[in-house]
Amino acid sequence: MNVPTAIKQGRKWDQVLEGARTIFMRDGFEGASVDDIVREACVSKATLYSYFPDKRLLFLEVAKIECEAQSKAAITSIESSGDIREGLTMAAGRMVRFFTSQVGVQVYRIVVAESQRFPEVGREFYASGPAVVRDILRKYLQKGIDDGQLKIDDLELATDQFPELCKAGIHLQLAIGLRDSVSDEEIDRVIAGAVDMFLCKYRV
Amino acid sequence: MNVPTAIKQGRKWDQVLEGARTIFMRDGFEGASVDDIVREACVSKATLYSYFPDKRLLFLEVAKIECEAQSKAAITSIESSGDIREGLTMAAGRMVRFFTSQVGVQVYRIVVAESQRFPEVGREFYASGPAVVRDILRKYLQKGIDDGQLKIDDLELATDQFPELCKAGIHLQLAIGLRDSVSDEEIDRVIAGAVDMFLCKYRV
DNA sequence: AAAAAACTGAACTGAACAGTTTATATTCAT
DNA sequence: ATGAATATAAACTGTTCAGTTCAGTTTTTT
Repeated sequence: MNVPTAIKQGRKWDQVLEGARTIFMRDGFEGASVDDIVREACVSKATLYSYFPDKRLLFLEVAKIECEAQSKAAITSIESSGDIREGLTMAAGRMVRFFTSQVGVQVYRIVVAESQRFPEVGREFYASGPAVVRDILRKYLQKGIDDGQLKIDDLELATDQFPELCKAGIHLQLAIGLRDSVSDEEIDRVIAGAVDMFLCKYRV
Repeated sequence: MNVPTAIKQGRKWDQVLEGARTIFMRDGFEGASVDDIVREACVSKATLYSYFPDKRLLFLEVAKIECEAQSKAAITSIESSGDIREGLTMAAGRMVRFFTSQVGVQVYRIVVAESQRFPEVGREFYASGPAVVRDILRKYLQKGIDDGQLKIDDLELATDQFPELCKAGIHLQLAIGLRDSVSDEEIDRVIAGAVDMFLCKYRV
């Protein structure tokens, strides 16, 4: 029995996903052709289609992996923090770094583009990404309330406000290709601004 | 000479745009076929192509018209307000009502989807929509500073923060099709939350 | 070494769709 | 009424691309 990969879906599973990731991130969903993907993955088209029933589900798998990796990272980062300001700053850092990254922008674009025609794309993305982060954040804020450090009347709203503040202008500009990168200084400025405003409102 | 439509680009110009609007809003950019558009517009394909060199520019025209209409409305609404709280609340109402509308969501989706392959789509959208609103808002905030009602150290950041706060959770969910509408109560709650938080931070 | 499973490459199918062309018809200003 | 501009239907072109098929090869398992 082979322990390392319990579900060994075949030798080239990872290779396919890696190639798909590269091409999807470079060209978007519609822009990526399956032929490009198999070429990049050094795999035959038949092999790809033996693993994934169609292009959309292949993309969904790629997006899910990215989101889950990101969410895991967010959990560990926020839990190892001292006071609220530091915790929020770290959480903000994680979020901003993700959605300003190549991969983050691209996943967002594709999900927005495709979720009308394929609603499950939107649902799966939300569940494995934003929803996870949202949960962590809400629990963290709840803890702050219990500790008496925060005073929040509408926790759900507050939980939605913080990530939004972290986007401040830059997210839209990246999403629509007005820029393709953001300087570290600008990121820090946005994060500091988000934390400041949030704590101004909700700190006891 | 015919005064009403100085540039009468042909009798069916408006008809084409109206049909295009309907189909683009229903199916997105890639999803909309030119054949569907001409059918909806009750116009021949040749006529459409005599007005617009290609599908992309047709869409761009539709999006521009939507954005400009929206921006005009935003200007008039904010300028006829009393104190800052009322002004911000009205501005927020305009913004939220637009990006929670069918058309608003759809334009956003298409622009996000297409701006990678066609950067001018992103640029034109931004210039005729978000940038206009942003300008109005910045000037309005500047006025508040001059009046001594507001104290803002980083005006650019503050100008970006406010619209972002108005999105609080709902914008993403609409964009990725997790919901397709938002109740008036929820909109009011988000707006009130945005104005509260903003003023908490920046009111003198 | 034999059997089974995974993989390959290349050709093929079928459908969608942007944009063109053509020959004809309608509208409108003068 | 006539000529120029505008519009039409329908067929056509050319391309792109997802997904299939298959005969043959390589790798893994037993």
